[in-house]
Amino acid sequence: MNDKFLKPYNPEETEKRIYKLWEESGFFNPDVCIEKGVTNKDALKYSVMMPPPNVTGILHMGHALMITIEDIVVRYQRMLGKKTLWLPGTDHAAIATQSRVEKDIAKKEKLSRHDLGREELLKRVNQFAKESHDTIVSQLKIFGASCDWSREAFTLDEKRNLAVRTAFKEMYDTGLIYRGHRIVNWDPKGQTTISDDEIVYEERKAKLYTFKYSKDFPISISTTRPETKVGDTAVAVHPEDERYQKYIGQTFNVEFCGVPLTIKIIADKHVEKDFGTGALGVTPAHSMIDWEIAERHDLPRVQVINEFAKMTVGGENILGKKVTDAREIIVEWLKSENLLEKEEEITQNISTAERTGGIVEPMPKLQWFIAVDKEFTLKDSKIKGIESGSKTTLKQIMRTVVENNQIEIIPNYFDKTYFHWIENLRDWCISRQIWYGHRIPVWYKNEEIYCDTEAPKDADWTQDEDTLDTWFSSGLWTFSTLGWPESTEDLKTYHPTNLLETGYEILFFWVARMVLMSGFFLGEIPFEKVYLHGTVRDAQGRKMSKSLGNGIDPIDVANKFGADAGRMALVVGSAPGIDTKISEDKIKGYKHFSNKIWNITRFVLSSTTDFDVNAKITQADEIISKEFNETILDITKDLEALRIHIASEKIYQYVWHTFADVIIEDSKKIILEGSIEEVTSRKKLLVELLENSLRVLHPFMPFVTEEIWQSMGKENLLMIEKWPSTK
RNA sequence: GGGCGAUUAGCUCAGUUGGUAGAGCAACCCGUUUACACCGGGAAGGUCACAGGUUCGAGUCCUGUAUCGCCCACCA
Repeated sequence: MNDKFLKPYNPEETEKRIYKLWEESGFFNPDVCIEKGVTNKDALKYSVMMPPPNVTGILHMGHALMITIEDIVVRYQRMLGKKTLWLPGTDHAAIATQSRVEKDIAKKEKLSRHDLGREELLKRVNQFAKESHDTIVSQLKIFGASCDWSREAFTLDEKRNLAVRTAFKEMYDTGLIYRGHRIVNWDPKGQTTISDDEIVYEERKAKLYTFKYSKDFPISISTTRPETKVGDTAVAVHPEDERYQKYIGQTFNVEFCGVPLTIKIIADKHVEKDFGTGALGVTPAHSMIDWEIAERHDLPRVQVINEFAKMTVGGENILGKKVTDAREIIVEWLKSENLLEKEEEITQNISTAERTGGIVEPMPKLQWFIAVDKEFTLKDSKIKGIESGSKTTLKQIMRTVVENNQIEIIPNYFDKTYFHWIENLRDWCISRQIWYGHRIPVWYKNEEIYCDTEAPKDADWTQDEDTLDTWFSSGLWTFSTLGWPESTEDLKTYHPTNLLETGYEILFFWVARMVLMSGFFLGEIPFEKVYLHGTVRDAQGRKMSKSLGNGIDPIDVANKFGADAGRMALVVGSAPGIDTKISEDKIKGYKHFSNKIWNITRFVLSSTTDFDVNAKITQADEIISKEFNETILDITKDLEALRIHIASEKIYQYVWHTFADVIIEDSKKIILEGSIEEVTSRKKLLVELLENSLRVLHPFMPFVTEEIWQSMGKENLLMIEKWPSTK
């Protein structure tokens, strides 16, 4: 027996060395497995694309959970003998990364991005992204990720950029990408548009003012934003509101705080009779809802606020003023004119930009969109329910694949949430006015527009200044990572992937967009199963955050208790879709388990030095062996069904409370007092149980099991051993 | 306002197709020169939120109620 077993298990000394051993073996790469005869050339494939962590900093517990679940599945599949590919990567996370760097620069150097200029800023962001990438990669390794680093991808590297340009052009040529003057969410602080999903609502106190535009205007209206009223072109009332019937269809000319307005009275079902005065001042250019009303009634749309949230109309009392200042000035004016009827305090949800915290100003802008309801012909379709050559829409693709169970979402109640989101989906605004990201492959010359993967040959074309929403490139992830648009071997072999494992909070952001992209470009699903894990919370159930200071750093955990312990603590009993709480106590428990496995080995090895492989097994031992096989079969079924939270608990239970507490305890007596037959049989059994326990434990706790395997003097790596057969 | 989920032991949570309620932690008793105190044995602890229903049988399926949580929309 190796002397190592005389001391307690020391993860700190072990884990880095073991990871290096795996990495140098090359077996994370399925091609190497085939070359070296570990995997059969014709074996089934199993592929998983790692959700690329953002290069905005360091790994958190959520990443650790993601890595653990994926690594368990991947190691299990590899041990089954499948051609297993787990492809890692990182995400440039456009706006998140740029604003992170901008903040740093503003703080340290008191400079804005405009002071630096596009080129210099990008240099800085790239530098930051690189450092962040290196940190993240080293952290993924600490947690034991058995992914194929030789295929690593970045959403903003050259290959992915080609994929993005190709994708844009194809969608543009099909007419699904269009440029439109539409109302968008403008973030004045970040100076960019943002998507609906990048908005967070904050509850705030606000004043609701009720007033008339002028003395001779017949209807009072209510608003929390009087300054936008200089852009009103209508007052909308409910079609059945008796109070206002006689005014519907009339037009009034008024002078509102020095600005002449033409207000048409219209009837629209959207207006609620019971809110405020039952009349809504319609500001088409600065409210989503009002824009839609304006579209229905063909109203003029007047922009009165600019990109810096400053007024663009009015006399010098308001022109050029910030919206908040203009609001006060207009309220003062209303008071002085005796037009203000009521002023009440209400709480309202205000839209703010997720990344910058700026208050979102809806305004009309010329932006690029993806049409989700527009019909196009899907040439080659492998999607069930959509024939090759038939007409479909992106929305229909997204709905169909889940509806007909071609993609299974785990837990399946998320189907409903998914469908609900799709029903309410509007065209996707994909252009962003930031610099870090994929530049839109469109060039302009006078009135001409040119879209291609490469710049036009002749000069005097200027490229669109904007970049793409980061989710555009993430949407291509399952196939851009495999070499698309080229028709590579990898793409043929590994797509569609078998599993996408990610947090439920990005079901819409990302999962749905991958379905959209894969459906459009390949006519197939991006993955067969979606496993949604929950949020990792602290012991009190709070979200981990910097401001609370309650975060647990996965790397600290690995250093203190070992990555194996951290992995088990994250996974045992934490069902898909359910948030999970983690505490040091829980992790410590699994550190003890690592040591338990270590000591089981010590006992078994020290008491079976003379064991005989050909020993005859007694009936009693045969039963024990069979029972273990049944447990393994059980665990195998759980793993096949991705019930990882149950599989991990079962092997823990078996190893500690059956193998150690019962079988080993009994063995002590048998070895001392049993007949020769009983002793030789038992020794053989103990070795068999130990080896198969290590095999089954390996996906969950790869480091300690591999270290034991190596210390037992085995020739092969445990990571490429075969999963125990369960005949 | 719309949707989704949760409610099981003191705490944290599992519970596959309906078949006698499970784990970890905590607490209690006992043991321990031993593979391991990063230990072992034992006992205790639950009207599975509530009310109906389906069924031979319900924690599990259906209906309703209550409380909590999350997501989406957003009232001008």
